Amino acid sequence: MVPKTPPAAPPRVPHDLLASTQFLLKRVGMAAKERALAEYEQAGFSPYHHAVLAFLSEDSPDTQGEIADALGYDRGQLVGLLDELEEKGLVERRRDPDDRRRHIVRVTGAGTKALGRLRGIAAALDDEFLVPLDGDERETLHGLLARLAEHHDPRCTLQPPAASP
Amino acid sequence: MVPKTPPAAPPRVPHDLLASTQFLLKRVGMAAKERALAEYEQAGFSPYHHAVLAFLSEDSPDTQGEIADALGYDRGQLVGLLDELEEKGLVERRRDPDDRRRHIVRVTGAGTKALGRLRGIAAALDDEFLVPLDGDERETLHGLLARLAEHHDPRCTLQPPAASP
DNA sequence: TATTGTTATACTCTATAACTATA
DNA sequence: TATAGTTATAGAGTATAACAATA
Repeated sequence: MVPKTPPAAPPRVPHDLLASTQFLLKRVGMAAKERALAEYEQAGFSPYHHAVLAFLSEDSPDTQGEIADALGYDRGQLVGLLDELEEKGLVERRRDPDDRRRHIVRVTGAGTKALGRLRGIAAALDDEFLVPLDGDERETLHGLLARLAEHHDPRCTLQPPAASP
Repeated sequence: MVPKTPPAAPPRVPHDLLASTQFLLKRVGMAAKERALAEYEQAGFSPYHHAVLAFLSEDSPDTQGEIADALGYDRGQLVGLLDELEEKGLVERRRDPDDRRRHIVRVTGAGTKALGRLRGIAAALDDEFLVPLDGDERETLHGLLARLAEHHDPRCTLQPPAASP
């Protein structure tokens, strides 16, 4: 069989699209997401579990509503995540005595330990994903992304304006 | 009712996560995607339509398989996209006389005109999404993302190594 | 009546796998 | 038999809305 295009010209994304930063953001963000899902899954977790544990380790104890709001998750979705974390003994749910509708969630010792492993996974993912960039470039990228994230989602602000009363 | 946290501390994403570049990439990429979907939809299109038209305007005519491979779309998914574009008279499908299994797809004049509008939407999206960054920063970000995209997906390479026979 | 957590439902997207017509 | 396009099916993921307990 004689192919019509001898070196079989590799299919390319049109540079019209490659010229668009938001197109690249979508593409690269998607690739990062897929890569992360696969890596967390090998450890029996998802990035969502990591997010919940990380949040609780900084602001624990908290109610489910606060966790969902902070991370931008649906409350129904969070229920399942907490079920899984609780089943592994990484978090605890208790009724709030002051408002018995609420559940107080808190990380356990095992949860803190698991968080350490998840941090390792995240660091390894960063390292692998950013391999074409040197140290300075990674910092630059991170800074620019942080500013975009903060602009499009106030919850991603690092230092909330310390309101002094 | 007296709230326990008087200024109602705003829910924040843990900085553990904000310190991870791939986390930011996922978040910002998602935000870009949602924003883009909404904007294209107002014009009666999706970013996928734009991608197909952009590819055809650079490499037309092509077969459906080539389009799908270049853009990374599933072939079944592409059928629907082409149906919609064809219905609007923006592309044409014809059987390839040399291989009657294949469909030759090509942009119409109306398709080229529509592509112009879609380019405008993409440019406006870029401008709006990157508003916290100045010109130099946007260029820097674009360059870094382009290198990541190219590394994780060879189809995103701008200049394919010109194979001289 | 409004809210918290929960459960159930529906809807979207995607991935898989038949199916046809050609080769 | 294998491939291009098409269609149909199933699965994951997400969003919506009903629900019970409490305020």
